[in-house]
Formats: sequence, C-alpha cells, structure tokens
Amino acid sequence: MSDSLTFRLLRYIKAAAETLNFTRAAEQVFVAQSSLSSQIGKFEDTVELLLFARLQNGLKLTSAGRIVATFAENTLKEWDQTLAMALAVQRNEVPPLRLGFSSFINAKLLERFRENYEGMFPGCAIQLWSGDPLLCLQRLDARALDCAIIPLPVDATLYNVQQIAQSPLVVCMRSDDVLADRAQLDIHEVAERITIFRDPELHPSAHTRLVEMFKEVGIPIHLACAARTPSEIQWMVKERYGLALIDQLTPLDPGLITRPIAGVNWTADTAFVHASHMDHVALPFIERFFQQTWSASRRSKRPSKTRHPEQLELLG
Amino acid sequence: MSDSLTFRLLRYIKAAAETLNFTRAAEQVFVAQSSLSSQIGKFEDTVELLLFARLQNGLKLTSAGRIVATFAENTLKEWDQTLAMALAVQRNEVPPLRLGFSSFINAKLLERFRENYEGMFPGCAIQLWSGDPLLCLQRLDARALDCAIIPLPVDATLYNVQQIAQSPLVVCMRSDDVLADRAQLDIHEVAERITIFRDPELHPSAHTRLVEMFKEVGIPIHLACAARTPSEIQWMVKERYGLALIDQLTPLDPGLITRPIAGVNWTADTAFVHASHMDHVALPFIERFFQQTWSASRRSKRPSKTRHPEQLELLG
DNA sequence: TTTCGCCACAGTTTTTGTCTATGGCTCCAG
DNA sequence: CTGGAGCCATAGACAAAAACTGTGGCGAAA
Repeated sequence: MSDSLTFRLLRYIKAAAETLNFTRAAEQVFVAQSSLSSQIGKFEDTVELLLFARLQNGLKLTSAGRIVATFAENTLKEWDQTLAMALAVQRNEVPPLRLGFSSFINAKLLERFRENYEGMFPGCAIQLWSGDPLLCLQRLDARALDCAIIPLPVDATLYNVQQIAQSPLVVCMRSDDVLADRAQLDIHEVAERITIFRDPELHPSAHTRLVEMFKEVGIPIHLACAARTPSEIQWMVKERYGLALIDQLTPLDPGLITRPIAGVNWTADTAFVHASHMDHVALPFIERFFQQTWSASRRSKRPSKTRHPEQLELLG
Repeated sequence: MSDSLTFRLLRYIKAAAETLNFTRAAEQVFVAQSSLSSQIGKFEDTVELLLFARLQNGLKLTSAGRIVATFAENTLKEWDQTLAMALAVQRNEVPPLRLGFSSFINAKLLERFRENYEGMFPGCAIQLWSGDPLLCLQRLDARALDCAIIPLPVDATLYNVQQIAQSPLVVCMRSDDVLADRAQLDIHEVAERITIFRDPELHPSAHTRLVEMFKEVGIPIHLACAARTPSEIQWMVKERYGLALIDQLTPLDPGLITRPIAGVNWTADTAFVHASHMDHVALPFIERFFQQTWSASRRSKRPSKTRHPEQLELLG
C-alpha cells in the first residue's frame, strides 16, 4: 500500500542513496543516525523490499533500491515544483508567462498552448511577445522572456529545446502561375524562381540551414527579396516578385496556392524553447505537458487525405 | 518543505477531491471523518495553502487544490507502479519483456531500447519476437506479447501507440542503375519502376496508406514483387526485379544505393506499441522513458550533412 | 592491539494520528 | 418556524510512530 511511505522517508532514501552512508545521510537531513537507519529499516521490513545492501565495506544500492531512489528523487523535485506553483497560483502571484513567438509559426500552436495553459492555471496570464527567433533567444538570455515558440534550428546546447511541430515546406505561388496545374514540383525547376526568403538576420541559423539544403540539391540560393513576416512574403508572391518556400500550414491569402516539392524532405520545424535557468514557476509543468501531449497528439494523426486542394488541412 | 506531507495524506486529498465531501472521502479511505478533516486542515495550515473552499453548499477545489490533487493522483499511481516494479525486480520475478518487432524497423532502435532497459532494470530479460506488424498486434491482443516496435500506421484507438522514429523513404536501386548518378528523383519518373513492395498482408494498413500516397501524386501502384523482409527486398532489387521504397536508414547490401524522392514527404515511421491492459510491470516505465528521451533525443539532431553518399548516416 | 567509523538496537520522550463525542451551520420537509 | 438530516470543525483521550540519547558490535586502518 501507499501508506508507510512519507515524503520525509523519501528524503532519507534520497540522502542515503546519494551518500551511501547512513551517518552522513542523517546529517544531511538533520536527524539522528538512528532515526534514519530505523526508518529505512522499518520501511524495508514493511514493504519487504531491501533498498540497501549492508556490506562490510559500506552500503550499496540494490536494483530495487535504485528504482525507489529514482522515484524518490523525481517525486521530491516534482513536489517542490507543485508546491511552488500552487502557492503562486493561490496568491495570484504567478508572473505573466512571457512567451516569445515568431510570426512564422503556426498560429494554431499558440492557440492550443494558450487554451491548455488557461485550463491548467486559470487566471494566469500569458504575455505574448512577437519577435524574430534571434530576438527571442536574446531575450531569453536576458531573462526578458520565459520561453518562446520559434522555428528550428536552435542551438540545443544553449537552450532547452523541445520540438512541438513539424510540417513540410511547400512552394507558394500565384494561382495563375504557369506551374499551378502541377500537383507537385521538382526542386530544380522552381529553385531559381524561389527568390523570396525570410530576412536572414531574423534567424541566421535557419537561413544557414536553408542555404545548406539548397546546396545539398546542387542549387545556389538566390535571394532577391527578404521579408520579415509571412504576410509580407505572400504579398511579394502576389506582386510577382518570385516564389517562396513556406510552411504548408500557413494560412494563405486568396489568389495564392502552394505546391509540394518533389525529391526533398524539407520541413518547417517548430520548437518550444526556454533557457536552462527555469525562471518561471510554470515552466516545469509546461515542459511535462509538451512531453506528454506532444507525443500523445502524434498518435491520432497520420491523416491520409488527398493532396490536391489549395493547401493541406491543419493538423492537431 | 516536503515534510508534513505523507502518502496517506495524498490519498486523503485525492479522495476528497474526487468526492468533494469529507465524510464520504473519509469512508473511502477508511478513517473517521474528523481524521481526514483535521489532516487536510492541518496540512493547509502548515503549507499555507487552501486546497478546498468550504462553501455553504459543500466543498469546492481551489485552483491550487486542483494542482495539488493532480499531483497526488499522479504520484500515487507512480508509486504503485514503482513499488510493483521494485518488488518484482528484487524477487527476480520480472517476467521477460516479450517485445515484438518487425524486421522493417531500424535495428538501432532495438539496440538502444535493449541498452536502456538493461540499464534501468539490470538482469531483466527481453524476449524478442520477430514478426510482421499484423502478427505483432494480434499477439498483443492475445496477450502473447507485451509490446512491440513496428512501423506505423497503427490504429491508435485500439492500442497505445507512441511514435519513436521517423525517417524519409528513399528509392533503393542498383548502383549501376541509369538513375544512379542523380542526386534525387522525381517520383513520377521512377514510380512505374517501383514494383517491389512489402507483402501487403504483413501490414495491410501500411500498404493501404502506401496506395493512398501513390494516388495522391496521381500514380497507380504497380506491385510486381511482394517481399517479406528487407533483405528480400534488397535481393530483388539486386536481381533487377525493380526498384523499392525503403527506409533511408536501412543498412544497404553492397551494390545498392538509395536516392531521395523529390516532391513528396514520404516517411517511414516507427512506433512503440502496447495494448491498453498494461500487463507487464515495466511498461509504465518504458512509456515514460520514451516520452522523455524521445523528445529529448530530437533535440540534438537536425544534422545538415551533405546528401550524396550511398546513404545518409544513422540518426541518434 | 587499539582506534575509528559505521551501523544496529534499546529505552525514553515527543510528536503525530486516530477515535469518539459534540457543537454549529445550512437546507429542507412538515 | 421548527425539527431532523447532512456536513464540517473542534476537543480530549488514547495509540502509534518517530525522534533522541546512549551503547555495543564489527571491520578497517593505524
């Protein structure tokens, strides 16, 4: 049963597992050695589980002990986070979650995020900061943002990055384009017409990657127009400045269509990013949320619809 | 602090949150009403957290209370699973994990799985069952397997499905093929030569999806050879029976190469699947493992290598 | 051999939890 | 408007659990 287990005991177990020494573990948790010893011993008796092997040369965690110690550590950490969050919620002291986002991400993602956040923590505000990825990351560094939803790539060694969406890149063109009747396009036949790009300085690493991707298929990139927003891109396309690569899920202006590109597997990837300091109380919960529902939401997908209309349907 | 919290109290909170009635909650956990009341009350005092609003017309969970109650529920469940697993490990009574797998999945996945399982639960055996996806699912139903690693699609309403890998589908051909010097292929130019497929009855829903995918690009599928294993497929390609679509990560026999397909975003997706009964003690842990490390392993990726050699490098 | 470090055990005190009984409050039926 | 039912809080007695101090055993190092 779950009785006979207390959080204090979890702390004892954690300390003992870390030090492998009851005496020092007892000091660490500020009790007498005999208390810690007898508590752990009694627990081992009642659940009939040997956590520590008492050997001549000291303690050793058993396999079962390692499992329980891991549980203890996780649970204690989660409780700290839970208590902090609950207190903050109760006192109405949850700071607004300063969420940066790039205008190039799918708006549905933001919406879904907002709904879930509101559901989990009613009354807690989200402060949206529009900004290009580079700016978002700088603001994360400067602790002016708590987290951000931005396109990949992002240096995962510097930030906590969790991919939350992926969708194919497609070519955006006028619906009266000569290529409009094609169901799909070879990259070689359109590459030189693709001249509208996101302003490289908005997300240098993404642009670098784009250049690489073009190089991989043997085509030099030809940047003629740099846009700062998706609507600018679409406007440029409409004004016949060229074609553009956009996320398949981008809502399209009338008069525009998208066509998939043959032969390459180019995708627009989106990630939830936060700095490793974990400033905001809600971040651990958000992180777990994305871990769970992101992998869960992938389950029901795999749509298998026909691919001919203006655009593919939105996922999830 | 984490003291002042016991697992018994978590049960009280859970019961109270469910019934919204201290009297009935007390019955549910087999204590006197006053015990439950005073325990919860004392807890609320010490952590200065109001979990329940005592209104005229009964109890109501506060926002903070909902957070804590959720924590309580999760933690109790996890503890049950942890205790069960630890006991089983200690007694050496962990049944071998009967893991089905399709020969079409990437062997690295199995290896990684095995390593991590061995690391988490030393001495616990894995029983590998090779079998096509359909058979794996049938065996899951019949409880002859605990879980399986198989290609998608799998009906997520009937099984617990967790995607764990994704890699592009590429065309497999002889290295002396006329198309071998092309860096990539348009689907239309190779479609009619792609005649070697996985035997449809090995995974009917995957084949159906393949047919759909062909239809989406306006090409009828032309199945001339049905293979039951990846090596059979490669053998058929080598013997000039046609071309085949294979997972980019498949190890290639000498004399064969792969080329990406332009214009479509076809991928081979792999999932970890188990039936919803959750028969095996280790399943909850494995599930959490995949939730965490699968999303974690996506972090460091985004390779960006040149795409010209025989084949792309393995990821993760 | 002695000493030191570490763990276990015994006895005692303190803290915590549970129980029964009771009182206050609200709602509803008579 | 009154009495009963349902619900929660509190008080006091009692039981259980956990803490502390002190001691002893045992192996390793001096």
